[in-house]
Amino acid sequence: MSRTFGEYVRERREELREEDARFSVRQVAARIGVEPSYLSKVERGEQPPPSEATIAALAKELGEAPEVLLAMAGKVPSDLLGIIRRRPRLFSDLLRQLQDLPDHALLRLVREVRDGEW
Amino acid sequence: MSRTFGEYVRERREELREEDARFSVRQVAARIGVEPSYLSKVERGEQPPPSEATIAALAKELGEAPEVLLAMAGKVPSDLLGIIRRRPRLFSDLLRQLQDLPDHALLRLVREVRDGEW
DNA sequence: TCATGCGTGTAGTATATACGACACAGTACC
DNA sequence: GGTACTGTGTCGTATATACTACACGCATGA
Repeated sequence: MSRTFGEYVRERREELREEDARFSVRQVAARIGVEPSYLSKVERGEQPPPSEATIAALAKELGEAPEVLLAMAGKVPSDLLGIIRRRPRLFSDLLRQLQDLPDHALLRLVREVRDGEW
Repeated sequence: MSRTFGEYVRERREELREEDARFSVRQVAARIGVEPSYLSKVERGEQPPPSEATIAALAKELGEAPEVLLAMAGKVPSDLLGIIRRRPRLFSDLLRQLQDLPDHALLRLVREVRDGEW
């Protein structure tokens, strides 16, 4: 099994804590606006991952990409959902076409679109 | 305001009903596995749109693309969520890059990927 | 020794999600 | 004038989501 959301958060937080005591459960919880006991339970997998907003705040604290943390929580950033919902057929087809392409092909695509070649 | 989920379903169902009496609230509800009063309320917007599974069954009944009905319900097909979650950074970047491209550019992209030009 | 901070256990809550059960009034057919 | 079908109103429910409140025992430092 791969690393769960809680395990991953705990690892990242403990890492940061070695260099900065402000990364205790209590203090991180206070900064992201939840109760320490809740964060503790989430990290140990006793509670399911929190809401998108709380995960985003946590990602910021931990210096992580919110998308990645959200993905581990089984979620997808809501702005992406909005993009798909605006043109559902187009983006559904596109994603299903792209799903098996290797990373490098997708990266090339991102780059080419960014550089205005589309 | 644009057509809501319920309004759209009702319109489509009534259309089909003109040609086939089997498209009553009661009979459609029975075929998709919900209570008629529930479908009635959903169509009139008294209840929020149903679950993905129920919407998919409804789309099939009405001969509609499930993606479109789901989008009207404020949802995104769960298989697409899975695709994004597997490579969250890549697909997040990509979708954000593609969000403002016109339909024809996206269609061209879909076609080119399908034809193996990637 | 005692205040301060630590992680965690127990219990409870508010809100949303996704419906079902049942009854009722209207209409159409024979 | 019953039978069969229609849509809908009222009420209730099970499950999930996203947490809070509070207390406990341990460790550390003054």
